Amino acid sequence: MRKDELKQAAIRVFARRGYHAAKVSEIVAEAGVAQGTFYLYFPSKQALFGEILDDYLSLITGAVAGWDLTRVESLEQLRQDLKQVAFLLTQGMLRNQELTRIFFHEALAVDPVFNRHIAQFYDQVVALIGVVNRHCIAKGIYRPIDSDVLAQCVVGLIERVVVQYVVNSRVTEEESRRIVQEVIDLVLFGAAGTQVPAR
Amino acid sequence: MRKDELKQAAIRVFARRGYHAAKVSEIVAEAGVAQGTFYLYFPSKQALFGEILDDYLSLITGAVAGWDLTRVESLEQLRQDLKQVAFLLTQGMLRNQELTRIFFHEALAVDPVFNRHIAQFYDQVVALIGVVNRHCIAKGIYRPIDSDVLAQCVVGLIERVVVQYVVNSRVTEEESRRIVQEVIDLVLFGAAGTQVPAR
Amino acid sequence: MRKDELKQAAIRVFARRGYHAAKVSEIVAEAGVAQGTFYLYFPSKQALFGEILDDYLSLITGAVAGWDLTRVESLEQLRQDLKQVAFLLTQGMLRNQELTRIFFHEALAVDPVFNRHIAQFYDQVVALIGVVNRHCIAKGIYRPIDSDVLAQCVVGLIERVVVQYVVNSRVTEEESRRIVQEVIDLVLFGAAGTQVPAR
Amino acid sequence: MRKDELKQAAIRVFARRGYHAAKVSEIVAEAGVAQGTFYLYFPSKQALFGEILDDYLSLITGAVAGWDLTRVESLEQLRQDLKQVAFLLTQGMLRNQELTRIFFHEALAVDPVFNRHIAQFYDQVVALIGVVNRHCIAKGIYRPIDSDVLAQCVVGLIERVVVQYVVNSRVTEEESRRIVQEVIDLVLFGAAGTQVPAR
DNA sequence: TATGAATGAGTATTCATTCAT
DNA sequence: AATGAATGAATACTCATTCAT
Repeated sequence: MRKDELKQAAIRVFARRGYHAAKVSEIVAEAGVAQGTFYLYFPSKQALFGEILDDYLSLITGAVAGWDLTRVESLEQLRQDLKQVAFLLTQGMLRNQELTRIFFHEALAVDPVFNRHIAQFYDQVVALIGVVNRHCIAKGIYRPIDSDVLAQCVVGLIERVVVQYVVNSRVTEEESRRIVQEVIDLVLFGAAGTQVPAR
Repeated sequence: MRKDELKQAAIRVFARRGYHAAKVSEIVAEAGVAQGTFYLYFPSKQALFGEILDDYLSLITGAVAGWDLTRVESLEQLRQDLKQVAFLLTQGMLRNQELTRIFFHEALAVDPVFNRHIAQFYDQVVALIGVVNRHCIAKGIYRPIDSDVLAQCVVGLIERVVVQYVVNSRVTEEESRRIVQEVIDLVLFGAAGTQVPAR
Repeated sequence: MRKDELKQAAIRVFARRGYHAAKVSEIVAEAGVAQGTFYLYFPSKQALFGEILDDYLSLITGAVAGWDLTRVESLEQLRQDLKQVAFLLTQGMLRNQELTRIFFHEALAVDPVFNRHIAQFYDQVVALIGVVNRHCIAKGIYRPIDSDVLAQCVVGLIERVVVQYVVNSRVTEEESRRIVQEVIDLVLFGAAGTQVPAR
Repeated sequence: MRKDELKQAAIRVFARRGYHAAKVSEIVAEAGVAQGTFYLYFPSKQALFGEILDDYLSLITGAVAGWDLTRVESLEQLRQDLKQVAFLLTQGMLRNQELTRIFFHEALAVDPVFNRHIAQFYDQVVALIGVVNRHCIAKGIYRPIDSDVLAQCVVGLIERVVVQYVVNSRVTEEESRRIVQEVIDLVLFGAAGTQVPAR
């Protein structure tokens, strides 16, 4: 579909130029259509960005939807499940590196309207992780800990690891598995932890 | 000094509008000088941003400079020292919230030239933390762990906690102490860790 | 006929938006046909306007065609005949208010090519009235008077009365009869005239 | 002043091209300034037109301001005074032919916002003339006549005479005096009037 | 005939930067 | 040093027109 071709072209241009330096003329050239065609499908450059952003947030949400980590009963089970979730998430990002790059580099600097949108997304994610955290604390899997701070930490640590290994380094899916494991064990057992079970 | 007044004015404008929406005319109005005066002190709007960015990176660097966490010999000592470093860092950011906001929201979307600059900064920070990590591993304070992944995680988790509590929520310095402690203990002992010493 | 449907739709759109603000897309939407269909019947938006303009000029011309006011012999006869002509004319305009509105509001601002067209139309009308005037002067019905100036005056006074009462106020045909009588008596006897016969 | 130079340039361009065909680039070229300079003095092309329109309406208003035709006591006095007013008015229009052309050709087709503006102006003029008319009727200078219709007629007849002789033919001031006299006598005594006094 | 997606030339407006004073 | 009027390159968006189906 023309609309999708334009979106894909825009993703490539946004990824290499950044939102503000990306000209509509470059996007249409990349898509191989005329300038006017752009406006058949998007009312403005900003609206196009909004759609791309929504698509990405849906992608991320979709990658972890359906999971219910509050059903886990043991540390070991949690460890396994987290690995699954994290891998799926990482995979989604690895397969959409340009989108991921745009999200982490540009999204906050496009327009305040998107900032609110993104803040809501983060709030949802943090809330979701918070639920898991409180469940684990209740089950005695986690020690008593501020579940909100923990949630923020988890999000932040995923973010940077993603930016570094997905956006910048572009690791293989193979390598990403090992990193995911390291990260999960860090969250669960800490750097000074001694009782880390074998994988 | 006029130059500094302009820089301070620019920080306020960048913080509330974002780099791209900030007009030079608004910056000079904020500073109370004429349009032409701007160019007596800065060759361009982008150069001004570069200076502001450098100032911020220096601020951050300065907050942790002088510290040598590779001299620590025990877990407990590390825990104390980390707290010191982290608090100093957090304090610096809390006292420069606008700068911090600009750094995390705008810096990556201004121009590729700054992206490389920022990447180098992150590399340095990660390298620094990596040194500490390897030291701790050698001393047996940390279990064997990928020191680079750990370093990335630490950076990311600091980032998000800062963005959330410093940029968005604007916590008090008092509250920030508690959060810092939580974060450090998470890194050291994990969420599932059981042998966390009393503070 | 499709062509006529498009023309009627265009008249409505021109009347409410004005020529320049009227989009071809709105005209076809109003007519309920596809964009391309427009160009099956009209080579351009401007050509369509030209046709509409010609239709209107024909309408006006038709309303007074066939009349030969140079056959009148007396003031009273002239007065009667003028009333007839004027009423027919007014009626035509009242029944085509949108066209009348377009003519007086837009026609001169569309394109120089139409300006010449319209100027010719006015010249013809003035010439026609001039003939009547000279006839009446010769017959002694009119006093010696500059027949061209009189012709211009008659046209102008019709114009404004039409714009005011037809385009703006939309009077009834009933009311228009009285106004027509007033106007004719003004032209014939003036405001200061004392020997105005009963109607 | 730069603003005035731009306005004068715009008047010339509007007069020869019409509002819609007039490009800002042509206006600034005519004024001999850069494109951006335009926007130092006018927020938009439309606002510029608005100012020009206002200037013209003020010019017209100013030409007849100060006159109080309700103080006249006799027909002959009225006839003299009308001649004065009309000549002043005509003179103002003759000396601003481009403005006059713009007003009669373009003003109604620029934007609805100006249409309302112009309608108000006409209403005021008609009201003003209506006052005179009622005064003359009361004094017995005029026969009983619909003063509103008369007012509309006077305005319309001035309009067309102006368009024809000022905008199109560009008569001399000398010639205009004679025409003014003819027009006034037409209004006062009509074409069929016999008791027209010598001038 | 009819469609409607595609075209691309055209233009008002913005704003970083310059420079005469 | 300071001013602020002037500059002009840059660009998103519109809409009359075309044409393959």
